[in-house]
Amino acid sequence: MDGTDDKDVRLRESAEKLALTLSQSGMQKTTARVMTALLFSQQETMTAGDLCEVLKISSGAVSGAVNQLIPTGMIERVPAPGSRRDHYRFREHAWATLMGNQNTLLAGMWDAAAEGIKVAGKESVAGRRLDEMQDFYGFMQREMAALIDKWREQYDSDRG
Amino acid sequence: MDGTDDKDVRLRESAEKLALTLSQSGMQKTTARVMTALLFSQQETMTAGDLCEVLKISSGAVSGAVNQLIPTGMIERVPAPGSRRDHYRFREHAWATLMGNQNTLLAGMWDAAAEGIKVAGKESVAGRRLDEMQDFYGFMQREMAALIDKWREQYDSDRG
DNA sequence: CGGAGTGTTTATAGATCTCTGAAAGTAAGC
DNA sequence: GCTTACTTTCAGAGATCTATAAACACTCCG
Repeated sequence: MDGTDDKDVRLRESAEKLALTLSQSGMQKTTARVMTALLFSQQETMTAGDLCEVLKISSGAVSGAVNQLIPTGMIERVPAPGSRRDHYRFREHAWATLMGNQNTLLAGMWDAAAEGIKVAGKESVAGRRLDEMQDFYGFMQREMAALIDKWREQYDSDRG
Repeated sequence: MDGTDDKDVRLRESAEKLALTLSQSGMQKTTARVMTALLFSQQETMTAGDLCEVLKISSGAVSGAVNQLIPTGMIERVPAPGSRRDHYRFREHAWATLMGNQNTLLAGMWDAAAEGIKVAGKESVAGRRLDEMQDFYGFMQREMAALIDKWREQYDSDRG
């Protein structure tokens, strides 16, 4: 059965496709490629060397990408007894974490609006626009946090 | 009262600050600057010429940015009787529109997961990761749409 | 019609960002 | 404690993106 090789190739293609999408939405290209490589991998973990080989990039690039991904909570370094190499793995619930990080952005938007209102006042041309903006981002911040909690609960109760 | 000039300067600073944040989250720098200039402006609308002057950029750059912003629904071209120039304005409810556009991205994520599962099957190392991903983005897509509707209703009923 | 005032397009220049390759740093095992 | 295996850092090369400026196109008005 050579279906295995074929599957791996197709998984890699899917991974690259998603990486492209992500890089178009602001994520760095190599960072996105590393992330999707781990996501679509049939291995539980991958070493830096694996990533170099699969993605055809230098160890320096892998190091940079990994150190960008870890603080976001998307991947984690996993201890590998008996190996001197670092192993990396896509984190469970990473998506919820990622979405949760967006709250920082939402808060930033709220702050920006607040700052503008402080200068212009609510009863001005800019003030009215900023007031709607502040209202929206306040709302979103609250509701998004609730939404993520809801999913976590739901997912945990469905599958343990 | 020279407070007016001072306020304008401070509003411009806030605008630039937000533009920087947005450009760090993937938006093109000039596009972001044009958007925030319109958002923080004390004028109801601005012409391309106004934007050139305020942002110190060429008319070509303004043209490009504007044509990137309009399809997203963040700004609109507004007819200006008695003037040959195009006037632009930040759109009402633009934020909700922007957030709504994110649904395309969410759908793309769901699709990517589905594609991977089709290749790998759910009962595989990659499949289990992708299954959680699919679940998450399916959930988010549904709930986000509902959330935006909820805000629209709430905002409209509060202020007409 | 024709011209003036604007908006758009495009080739080029310039800036920015990111990868690479190599040297330096770190830690495990003998 | 030294050697070896690996990772990180960093200067420089290369690629990518983006703004500019000038040519072109459109539109309104006389």
